Amino acid sequence: MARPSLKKERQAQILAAYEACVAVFGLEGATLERVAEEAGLARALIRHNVGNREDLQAALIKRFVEQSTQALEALFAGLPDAGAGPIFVDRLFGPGYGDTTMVLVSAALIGAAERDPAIARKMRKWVNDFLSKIESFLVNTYPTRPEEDVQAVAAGLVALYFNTESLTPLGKLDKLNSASRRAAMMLVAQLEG
Amino acid sequence: MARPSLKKERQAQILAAYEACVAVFGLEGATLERVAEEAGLARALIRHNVGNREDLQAALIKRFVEQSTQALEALFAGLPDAGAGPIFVDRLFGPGYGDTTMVLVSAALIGAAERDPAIARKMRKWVNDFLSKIESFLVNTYPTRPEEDVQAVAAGLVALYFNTESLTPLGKLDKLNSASRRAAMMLVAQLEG
DNA sequence: GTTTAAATTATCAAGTTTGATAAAAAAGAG
DNA sequence: CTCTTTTTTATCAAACTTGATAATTTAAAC
Repeated sequence: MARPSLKKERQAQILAAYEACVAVFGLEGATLERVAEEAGLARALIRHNVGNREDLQAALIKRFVEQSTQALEALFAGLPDAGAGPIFVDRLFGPGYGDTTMVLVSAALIGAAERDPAIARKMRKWVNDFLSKIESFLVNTYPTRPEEDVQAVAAGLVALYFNTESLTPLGKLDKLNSASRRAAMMLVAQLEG
Repeated sequence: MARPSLKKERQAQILAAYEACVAVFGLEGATLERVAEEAGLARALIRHNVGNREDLQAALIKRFVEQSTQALEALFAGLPDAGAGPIFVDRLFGPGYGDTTMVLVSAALIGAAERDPAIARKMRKWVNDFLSKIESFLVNTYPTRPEEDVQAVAAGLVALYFNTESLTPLGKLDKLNSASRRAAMMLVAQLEG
């Protein structure tokens, strides 16, 4: 009947720009002006397509949780039945996984948790889900190992991965990164033996 | 000759308030207004005693590096010659070490590194120093172990500690925290055996 | 070409943040 | 009490940020 709506595309475009701004300037520093410039749109279009600042933030969190959940699922796909541990570690620290923008966004959101209980709740759930998935993967892969050890290794993998990613903005930490990968392997080897 | 100066005390007071604001609102969200309110001073006094926003930021970084370096040194003090590894882990994950405010500040500064090369350089140095100190401690404690393993364990301890601290704003992650501590112990145990 | 719904642009007012300067008040020395 | 130095307060202008509304343009359907 009328002009076709670009709302869906615009929303994706705006959220991607918002994500990039949050990654660089933090949640407080990501002003609507900057988002508009990053997206190459007029600021009024942000309001038109997504809403005000609050709406933007809610959409970002939703998008972040969905995307990172999906990325983690993909990491488990097609793993062999036996000896999957080291392969998983390779994938986790490999070049394909780990979107720097996403990691910076997660850091910004975790920081925001300090002043926003709703964000704290959502991010805590996100961390726990991430941990649970790795934990049950390890339980399935190494069923004979004591649960305490499996939990410790899972926590170690999460910590090593999170830490590696969250320090990427500093750059030039190759030594730390390769050592982190080796530490992850050492932990998994504990379950193998 | 004249009225005694309160500059030193005021500077400490202002920097502490700035630190608290950066921890809660991030580097961009820590406005002079908020800092002034947190410090219980008029905004003009910030300018009078420390300077503008840029000066405040520089002073914060200096203070952060000094304090965290000092705190880490204290962690090594009075360790026994033999079997110091597990004791060190206990201290690292113990209640005494780890100032939540400081960890939030470090997260904010790492995020800021993305847009400020000078901050990136300082924080990279800080991470490398932190890692080096733990590494040489482990080398001294376990001199017969291959350096590759020692480096991996050092990276693992750093990652587990950083991760534990940086997730504290989310709260209620006791399970992850105790598992992280166990993972750190597992890594150190690798060097013991 | 007219109609219709949506996209886009233009513009406004209110509030916030910052940097800066001038004036006033306070505390010690002589 | 007076002088000197510092703290503290008061106030200003410029820039930025946000939320909102009205006007204009665009693209498809008929």
